[in-house]
Amino acid sequence: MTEPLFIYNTLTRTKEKFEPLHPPLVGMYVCGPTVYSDVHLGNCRTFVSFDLVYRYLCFLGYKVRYVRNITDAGHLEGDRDEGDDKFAKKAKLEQVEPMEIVQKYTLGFHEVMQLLNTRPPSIEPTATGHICEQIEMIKQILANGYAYEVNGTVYFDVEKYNQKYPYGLLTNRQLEDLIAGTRELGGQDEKKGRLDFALWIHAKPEHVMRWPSPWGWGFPGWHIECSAMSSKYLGDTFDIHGGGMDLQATHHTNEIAQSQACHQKAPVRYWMHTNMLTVNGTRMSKSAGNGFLPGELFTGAHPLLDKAYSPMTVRFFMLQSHYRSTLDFSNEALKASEKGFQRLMSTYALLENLRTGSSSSSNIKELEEKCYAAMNDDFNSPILLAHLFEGARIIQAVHAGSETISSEDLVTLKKFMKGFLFDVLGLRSEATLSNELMEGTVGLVLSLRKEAKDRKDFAQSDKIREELNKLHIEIKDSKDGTSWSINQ
RNA sequence: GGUCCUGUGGCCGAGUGGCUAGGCUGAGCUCUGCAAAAGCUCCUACUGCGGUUCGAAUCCGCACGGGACCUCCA
Repeated sequence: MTEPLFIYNTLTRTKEKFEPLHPPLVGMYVCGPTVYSDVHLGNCRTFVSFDLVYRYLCFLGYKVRYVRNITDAGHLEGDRDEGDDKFAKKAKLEQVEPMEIVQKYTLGFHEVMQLLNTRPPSIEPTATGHICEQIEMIKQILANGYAYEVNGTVYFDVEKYNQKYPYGLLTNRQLEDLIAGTRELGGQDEKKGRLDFALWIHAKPEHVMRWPSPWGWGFPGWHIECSAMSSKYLGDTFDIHGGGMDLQATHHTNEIAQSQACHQKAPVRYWMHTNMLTVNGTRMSKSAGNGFLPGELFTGAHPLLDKAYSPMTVRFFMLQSHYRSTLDFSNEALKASEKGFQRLMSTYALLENLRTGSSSSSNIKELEEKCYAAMNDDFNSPILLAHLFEGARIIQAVHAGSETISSEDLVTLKKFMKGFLFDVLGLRSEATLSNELMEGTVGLVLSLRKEAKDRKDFAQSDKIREELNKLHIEIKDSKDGTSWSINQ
């Protein structure tokens, strides 16, 4: 840990020096997916961003407990505490049990996360697995006087809460402004205040996913799970809470209110929010129907896609923008990422067989420091990548003989290139077919080609190269001989 | 309407007031039997108008454009 790490905190709207409550331990909670449908690329961006955060904290030596939940109950269609349960609706549509929906999309989510090479969280708790904890928490909030029950449904009393704590803290908004933005309560409403939200919801007879509670059969509201599970695994106050920006105004605002009302402490020290992935400048979202499924991207099966893009290309594409900026999705941008990523990987492969000299023509130590500085500045991965490309330039130059590197610097270069590319950015080479059999076979073919070249039979040597190219095996002739790589 | 964010070269995308971000694309050159790869060079931008300043893409104001949230969404 050379320099201090700075994190942009949504609470204060500034970059703050990161100081964990109990170093070297760090507690981090990230809002995970609601598993009632496939994750789309926008969802993935958030999880890749927090994977970067998790990886870098670990890289710095922190012992991180990373909790990311799976929402598998209690999420209604609207946030007015009425309407259909998302899982029940989907289950009806697919004619299966709600828990089959949960299982199906949880597995799909994990598969995508693996392809994108995100590290699994330390704990991945589900809402249905923590009903007791949620009920206990609601009881405490009731006991503290910040909630009330109506016909088996328990509501959070926002106005009462606001008398003691600032409710609109996270979005810097006043309660009056918030109320002005909501509709009038009708005669059939059970809630007292327009902003009140449900902690526990009375289950109608046809509702399958239901649990007994002090207020009768029902199910938890959407927001309470995160409060209950984060405090259970990370404590009443913990270091980092993350999620997409779209959760900031409602979900996270309510989370803070619930936790504060229950424990009488601010739950989170650093709030982090990732920005949206956009398509043609508009947010990618499920309801807008402009979402890309990761699978469509990896196979190219989508009308807006020119071709398939590999998972690492997609990850690299995401890392090329800062997590707090919007990132616009386009074929051109993805193609650029594909090329850049492949160049970085093929250049990295040269690192193993680099000749060393008595001195270095570039300042390797300084470059390493710049990499740390980039990440310490609120996880600025695009800047880090710019520095890694500088590293790639040096590797190529040394390889070509126009620059030199000392053996000591080569060790440093290897160490941080590997560390940042693979451990921090979580990239991995996708040319995995180079096993022993391939080495031998391609080697044999190339030796035949060399014989043809030696007798100036270029028709033959070009034909071999052409055929290998068709198999995506790329040939590079140089003074030292011929090398090959798999070009996907 | 309310609360905010944002406007950078062909495309994507960083930028802490002064010194070329970076990637991709395009053009030229070097290397080379030809390719490919790599290297070098070039195309050097900051929505507009004011203001602060010795100096602004960077700070302030106004205008215009784009977006997000205030209804479910990472």
